[in-house]
Amino acid sequence: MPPLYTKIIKDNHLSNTKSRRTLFKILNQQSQPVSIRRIVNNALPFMNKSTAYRILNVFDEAGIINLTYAGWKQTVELSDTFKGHHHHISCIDCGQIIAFEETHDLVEQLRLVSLKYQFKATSHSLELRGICAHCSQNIT
Amino acid sequence: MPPLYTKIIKDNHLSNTKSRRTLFKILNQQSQPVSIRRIVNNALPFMNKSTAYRILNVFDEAGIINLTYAGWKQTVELSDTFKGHHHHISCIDCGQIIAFEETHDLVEQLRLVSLKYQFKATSHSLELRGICAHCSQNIT
DNA sequence: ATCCATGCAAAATGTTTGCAATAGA
DNA sequence: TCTATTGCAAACATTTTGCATGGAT
Repeated sequence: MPPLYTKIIKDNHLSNTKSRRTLFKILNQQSQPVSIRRIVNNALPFMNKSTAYRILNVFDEAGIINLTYAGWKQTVELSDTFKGHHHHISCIDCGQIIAFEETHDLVEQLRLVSLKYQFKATSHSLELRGICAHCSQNIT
Repeated sequence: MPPLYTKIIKDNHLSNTKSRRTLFKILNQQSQPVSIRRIVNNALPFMNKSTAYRILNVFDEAGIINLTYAGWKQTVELSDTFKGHHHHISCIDCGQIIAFEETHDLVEQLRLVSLKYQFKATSHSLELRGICAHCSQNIT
């Protein structure tokens, strides 16, 4: 288990249980954000359905996971703490989701927006949708 | 009914039914993105539950609505065609959602990201979360 | 008249809850 | 030991589907 995981569990006064470690591993295996359904299904052989949902809630409150979005679908992935701060580009053709890090200039633009509305921003998310390089070459 | 609505219905070879007009009006009354549940509940006195869901799907395919997101919650609103292109700032304290238009500079930064990944972007969404001006003044 | 859209009821899917049993600190 | 967590079953909520009826073009 990553030291960071153990630390967060401890800091939040949570039990370091087998089910939670298992669910964390499942989340950690994903190369892209995936649906809650998929996570729950993957967890099903190892724990009860309700346990999986409960752990997802606990992980959310502890900031271990983030909800992200790919078009219509709500997806989940490990939080910035584990994955680093990033955003997603999703291909509407092949469904692939690519992560990208924001540039300094982009952050600056977002800061200006917050400033304009006298808004203390604590987080933000950004998603680009379109056709990826691979799919635009293979016109079907 | 807005001429634009009638045109989209016609262009997509859809029937201009009472239920669809009613659901459009309900969507049009909302000052913020709202949950699907709320839309369905508002529609319930006027049509069947399954009709409401079916219309939401049809409206999505026809580009009449957009799904948006406010934190954990999936929400729906009329598309850019009706509301104009914009993004959302949501207050994690009072729950208010403020719409803002993107600046030229912000668009330019997004264009650079797409360019970097050789990605043909067709749409994008952006959400800022934090504390709104009003809530940061009224510290509870 | 023809076909699309709707209502209804039922199924399928997704999520939460109460309580007893169990495992972690 | 003591409390937090889990399993189980059942409730609850959300969404989809098949088919007969009704409405729109």
